[in-house]
Amino acid sequence: MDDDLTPLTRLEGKAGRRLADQVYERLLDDIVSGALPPGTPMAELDLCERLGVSRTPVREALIKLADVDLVRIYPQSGSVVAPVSREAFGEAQFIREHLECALVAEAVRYMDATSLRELNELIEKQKAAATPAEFYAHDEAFHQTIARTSRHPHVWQVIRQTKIHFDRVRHLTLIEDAGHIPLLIAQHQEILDGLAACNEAQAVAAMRRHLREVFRRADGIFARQEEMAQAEPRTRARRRR
Amino acid sequence: MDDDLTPLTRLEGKAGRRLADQVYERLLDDIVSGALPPGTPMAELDLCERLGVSRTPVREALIKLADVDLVRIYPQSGSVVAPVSREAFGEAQFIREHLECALVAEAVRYMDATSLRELNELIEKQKAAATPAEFYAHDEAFHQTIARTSRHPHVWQVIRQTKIHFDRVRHLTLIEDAGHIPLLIAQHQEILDGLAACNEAQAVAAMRRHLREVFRRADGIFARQEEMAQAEPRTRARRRR
DNA sequence: ATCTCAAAACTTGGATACAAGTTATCTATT
DNA sequence: AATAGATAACTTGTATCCAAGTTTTGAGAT
Repeated sequence: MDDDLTPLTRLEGKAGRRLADQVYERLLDDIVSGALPPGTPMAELDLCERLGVSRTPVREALIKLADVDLVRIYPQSGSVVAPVSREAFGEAQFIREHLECALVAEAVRYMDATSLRELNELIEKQKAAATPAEFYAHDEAFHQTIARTSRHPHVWQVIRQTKIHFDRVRHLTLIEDAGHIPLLIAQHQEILDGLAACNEAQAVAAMRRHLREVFRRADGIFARQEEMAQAEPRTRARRRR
Repeated sequence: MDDDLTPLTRLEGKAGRRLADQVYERLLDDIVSGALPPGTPMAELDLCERLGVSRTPVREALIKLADVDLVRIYPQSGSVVAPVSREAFGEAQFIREHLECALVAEAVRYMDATSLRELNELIEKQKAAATPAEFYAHDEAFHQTIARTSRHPHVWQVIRQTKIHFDRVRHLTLIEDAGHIPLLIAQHQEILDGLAACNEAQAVAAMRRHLREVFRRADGIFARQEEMAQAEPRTRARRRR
């Protein structure tokens, strides 16, 4: 049993954009979602024939993935999906908590009817979400909307990028225990209440509580994962230097 | 007068690393330092013959530069050095202030004799610096050392990346008015004093004062630059879409 | 002289060929 | 059988080639 699963199918519905970007997003999703688990070999030629494109776009995608430490490239040797590191996980939380709490504080100053309605709608959509994946999309949109309201759109880009390592663990919490989703929605509501009341301290406190709740759950999952990983020898795939 | 200056010389002293990385760092430095001003055409083939390498490494470098918004790539049309944007400048300040103040607060908990000595030495080197460029190097090292001390090395990577847009403006302040360097060194000393005394509030306050001082000066330069830019028509170089 | 339109001279995106280094494999030797 | 070494089968890095789109340019008509 030497062959890995092949969750990759050829990308055909090209949205007109660059192939490299499509490959990047595809691989990004598959790594974050866990479809391509840590250690999975990522040979360029292999990905080429699976995705039906040449090396150039695949290579660009891999380099970008290596830039955000989702893939490890060992020159002339091989590339693999990077391990889920507890350090990266913790640093992502650190960055997110500090930046996003600061964003909420700023957002209070710029709240208007449009943002209020938008955020309310997103919470409604979260309540109506049928699947964890659907909830997750509206969750992300909620936080991004707050960032946009605070007039610091680029800060969200930074959060989004570091959040990747957080999400690698988090997606497990959403599928393992979807029961806590209502709690998260309630916390979103608290944040929005603070914003609507133009109460900076309340909004920031609610956001911090929320982010730490998400972190606490993910961290629990992570610890369990680490134990399991320790049990398995985990040989397979090429190695360093 | 159609030709631009050509501050690029062939890279020869290859440090064994990938050509793409060498090209990236070279172009990054030249853009941040202002040697390649905003609007400068960055045609791949042109850069190829100037640097003495093929399109592949040049292309990879340009893509990475575009990822951090230092270069704008217009497919099938052309690439140029991105303009210095006040938005990016302000967002960089936002991110840096919030993250670095948080880092200092954390650093207080992990201060030890080694870090203390290291930071003291860097301040001495700053005092002894003969040129603004030399001071800048030790300045950066000082801040990075604090980040390392706080056990969040990756956070510094994030700051470093966003700081790029800040430094595009800042290098002008260092060459225009090197006289304020002693003030910056004094502020570094204040931060260090706070860390040495394990006084979190003092260290954070000193850091915030310091960062805002740097921002204030750079912002002044920026405003003046904007006026000058308004005076010049600034035609030249290919355009969008 | 000005405008229209076609064609040539760019540009970057993608595919392929080649180079250089690493790892696995297989053979010969002990 | 076990080991050492050569060799073949990978891998990524770099160079070049082709494709596709954009911009310029210039010729011809008005």
